[in-house]
Amino acid sequence: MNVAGSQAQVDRVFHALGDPTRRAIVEQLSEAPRSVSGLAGPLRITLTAVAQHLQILEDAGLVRTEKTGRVRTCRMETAGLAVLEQWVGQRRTTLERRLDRLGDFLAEPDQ
Amino acid sequence: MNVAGSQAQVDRVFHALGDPTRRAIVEQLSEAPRSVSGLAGPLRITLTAVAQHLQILEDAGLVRTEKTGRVRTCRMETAGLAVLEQWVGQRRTTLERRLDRLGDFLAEPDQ
DNA sequence: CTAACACTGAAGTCGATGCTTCACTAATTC
DNA sequence: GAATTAGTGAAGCATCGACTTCAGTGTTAG
Repeated sequence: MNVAGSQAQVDRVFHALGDPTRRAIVEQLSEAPRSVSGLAGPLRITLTAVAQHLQILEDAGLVRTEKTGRVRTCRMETAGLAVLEQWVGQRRTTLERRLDRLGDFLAEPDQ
Repeated sequence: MNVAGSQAQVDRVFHALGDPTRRAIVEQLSEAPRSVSGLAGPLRITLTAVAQHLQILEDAGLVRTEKTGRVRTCRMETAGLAVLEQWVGQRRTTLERRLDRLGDFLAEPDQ
């Protein structure tokens, strides 16, 4: 995927997880798959609200859903988590590389 | 720290990184420390806006700032990243534990 | 001493967004 | 086949949040 595309993907993942209700949904689904109403119950919000959150989570690659009969089953998807891990990893390595160079500089005997 | 406290910390970190401008600031600072105006330039927003973002990033433990004379120098802070990594790690392990149990179940010779 | 600089604080604007209600469709159950 | 169940779609509302302007404060340079 190109830079712009993965950038947009990072945007979607962070935006999706920026909301505490959506994080709660992800936390639920990492424990077990659930139906839309199964998610709505503990969250104390309407089915409609949950469905709206699910759309955003699905676009971000954090959740996968499948409708069978009248029930939509929602499962965790690892792609979104991978995006998150990669972003954090990049920040960490950039930072460490810089601190290493600083270490080299301070270790210089002269100049 | 208690559960409620770390929960609030997770909230702050995800909220902070949910905004693309704040992620851009973190990306800048992982490369090198910068002043407030040094950050504002490339972002094409006012100093005031940057200062507001910095407050949020600092509360989330993603950035550390220090004012010397009239210049505020902003640096990366790893505590926020650690919170993020821990959250992702927990989701991954919960998920894997579940899939392992499912594997055991499917491997059952009977019942 | 004055001018430019780097930033701060208060206050307001305006679009984004999380949630609701209401009306509806489709699948089950009795 | 009537009633219940599970979810969808459109529309509206109210709050939040990112950004700006403007009016300052303290700091450094000429």
